[in-house]
Amino acid sequence: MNLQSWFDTLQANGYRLTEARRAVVKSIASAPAALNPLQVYDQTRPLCPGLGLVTVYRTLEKLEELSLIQRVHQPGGCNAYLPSPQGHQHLLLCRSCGKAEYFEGDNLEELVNTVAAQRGYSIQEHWLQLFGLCADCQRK
Amino acid sequence: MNLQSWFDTLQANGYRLTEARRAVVKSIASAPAALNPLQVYDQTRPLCPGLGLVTVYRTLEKLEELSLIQRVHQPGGCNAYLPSPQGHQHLLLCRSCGKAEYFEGDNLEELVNTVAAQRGYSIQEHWLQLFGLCADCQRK
DNA sequence: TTACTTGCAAACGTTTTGCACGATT
DNA sequence: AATCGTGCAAAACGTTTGCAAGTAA
Repeated sequence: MNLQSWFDTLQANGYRLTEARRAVVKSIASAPAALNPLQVYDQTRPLCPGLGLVTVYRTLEKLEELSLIQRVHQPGGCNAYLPSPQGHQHLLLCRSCGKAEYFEGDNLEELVNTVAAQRGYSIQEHWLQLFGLCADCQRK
Repeated sequence: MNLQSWFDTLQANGYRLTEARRAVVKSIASAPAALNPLQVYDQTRPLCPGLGLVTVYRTLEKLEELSLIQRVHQPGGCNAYLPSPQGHQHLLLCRSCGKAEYFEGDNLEELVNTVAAQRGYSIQEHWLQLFGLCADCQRK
């Protein structure tokens, strides 16, 4: 997903393309790991001096509303964001460096159906996340 | 898991058994849905008048440290707690009434191995949660 | 030109901390 | 008797809101 499509989506939904928004989008889209608001702020200020933390919050809010980014849930906190997955993908997170990747290959249908039948639930959604060490961090 | 075993675990770890702790444990252990600190406070005060919210926070901290309770991650927030699962179980959550249940029957090994091999990760843990409607809420 | 966006300061709700008193062991 | 636990008040923290000035369309 390239930057331009993020900008297009923002504009298509009536949001203006400002320097601050371009810069925040660049930071998030290029980050290998999920970033919380303060980290976005710190990473973006070099690209956009004078940027305020409030603007980061408001931009994150809009990006999330447009499903361009997604909140990531981790034991250490749930206020970090990542670009949304393309289609049906799940998260693979490195516990050492924080690197985040998406993967496909979701064969959960049988499991979900079994649980639904046993418990009488109708399942609408599932969350699956894998935690471990990436190749780089295993070497160290 | 009965109340007594919670009390035993607390004492075995050097924590004293006070009225406040007993009452908080009772509230959480008997709740059908995950409770946040304020909800624990409101549900527990009838059992223990004079209880302070601070004590709730401090008790939750200890119960989590002893793995008696666990934080639940949901789109609406991640500050609610549930008794920890017995062994390897995953969460099934009703989006209407909030009811929380654990289920077993986790056949994720193949999927996890495939992803690990493809991406070069060593996987240490996985999170799986199902969201839907429980039988009661489907009828409404 | 109009409406949206920004940064600042202040407000807000949640969580944590310091402390003297009280309770458990 | 010694230590741990409690509630209160205050502080700290992350996030949200009001507003006047600035900017994109």
